[in-house]
Amino acid sequence: MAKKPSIPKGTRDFSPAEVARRNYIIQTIKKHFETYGFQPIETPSFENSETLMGKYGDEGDRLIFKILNSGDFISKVDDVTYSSKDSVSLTPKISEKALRYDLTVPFARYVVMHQNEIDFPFKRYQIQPVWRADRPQKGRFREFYQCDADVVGADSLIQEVEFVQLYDAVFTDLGLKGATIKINNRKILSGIAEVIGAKHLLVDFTVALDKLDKIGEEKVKVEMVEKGISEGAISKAQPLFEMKGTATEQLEKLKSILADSEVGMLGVSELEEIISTVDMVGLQSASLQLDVTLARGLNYYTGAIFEVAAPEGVKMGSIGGGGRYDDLTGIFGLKDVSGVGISFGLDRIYLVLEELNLFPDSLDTSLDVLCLNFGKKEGTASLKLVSGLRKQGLRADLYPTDTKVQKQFKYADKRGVPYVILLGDQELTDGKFVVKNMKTGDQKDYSLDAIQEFVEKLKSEF
RNA sequence: GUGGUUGUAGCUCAGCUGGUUAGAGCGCUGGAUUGUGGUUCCAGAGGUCGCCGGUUCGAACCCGGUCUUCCACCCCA
Repeated sequence: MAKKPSIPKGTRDFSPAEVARRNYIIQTIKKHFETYGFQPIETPSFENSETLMGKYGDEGDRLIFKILNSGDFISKVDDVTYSSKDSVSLTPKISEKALRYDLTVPFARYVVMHQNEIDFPFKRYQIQPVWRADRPQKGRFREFYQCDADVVGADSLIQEVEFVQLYDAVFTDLGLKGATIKINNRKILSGIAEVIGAKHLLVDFTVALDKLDKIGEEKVKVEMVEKGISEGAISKAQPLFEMKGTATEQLEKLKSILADSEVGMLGVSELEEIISTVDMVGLQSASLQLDVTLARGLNYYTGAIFEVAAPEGVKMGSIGGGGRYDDLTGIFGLKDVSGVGISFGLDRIYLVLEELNLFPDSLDTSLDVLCLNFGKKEGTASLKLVSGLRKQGLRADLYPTDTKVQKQFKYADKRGVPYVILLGDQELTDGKFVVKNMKTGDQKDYSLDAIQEFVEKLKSEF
């Protein structure tokens, strides 16, 4: 007997009910992507390793799933490399392809490869799985979906504003009230690093600062010192630890800190414009919040940075993120193409909606009508009736065998079918069929010659 | 990648300091109910206790390894 089958760590199977819920989220996101003028593209699930490697930092490289070469790949490795047992030098010799780690880098590759066919500004969206060789936790998988929307070839800040609106539109539509869209600007972080004289340690500085909410001021400072940032520099950055109040107040504070930094002041004015414009257009259910500690690990961001936190009380990592990257395509040889984009974390949004019980009940219904089967003659008549209902766009099915009516009813009940049709010998001779409402238990006759009457009634109840 | 945690029936979990045929609830199957589900009653099926190895007269329980789950780091959606 074969061993019990299993699936790899961090992967999942999805049942019909789960797929229905996932599709509901995807459809909602897709709908809003399209109303904002984005067009879909798809890219391969695996890319050449060199396309991905080095784009996400050392940590990212470690988390990229590598694909072994085909054929007798070991024999092609030279003896020196082989016997060195060094993974870093051996890996490129035995693996030339890797699974996609996110959708942004493949998109940048796409833009460069298709630059002559693309009409800029190019607004694309992409909903596909990505893979990370991470250690799984709750809301953290090795295979998960990202839903990305990006614009390239337009450096207007209106894009940033639109992305904030887009986040708001999607979360409002999903019934997820109180999502917080946190915003910051990489230029502000650069400016701060410049002002405190720790420019070369920008990444370490921001990574440490990012943890302020989680580990507190003292520990952040300890980490900064460990990374080689001087005490003097840290004390100059002190106002950052005391950023409170409204966005306007925080911006004023930043202006005084960053007065001597050109890049920093640019960041402040960009943020100011985005925030005031969002203020004017207004948001439905989400809130926009300036958060100077927001860093985001990905190194390619150069301007605005976004991150979306689930409503208060839900313990979940960020459910979306994004930002502006002025030179992502530069690494593939296409200069001066500015891009901005955001991403929705489908799997985490799912968990949040589930926790808050926000999935519509209608998703549980996968069949509108089930016709019971009473035998050969009745079955044939039923099939005709069911076909008629299907042509009207109803999800209708005929129970395939004429087993006990009780059993057929139980099946209907478990499938959550709202209406059951009975078309037996008696009904057939009378030229009618009986419809039972499974919720109320009421039964009603309809003429077989006028199924339209039944269809109308059903549709009016949806 | 580091440290910890978890795994017993389809599901949620009991199972004493190691002791004989491993339990419950829910679910499932059949019947009460030969054209009426969701309630009720009765009966029944279902487990090499994650896997491999070790200690022991004896292991679900102890030890080692491995896989999985979840958690804290790292990082991130």
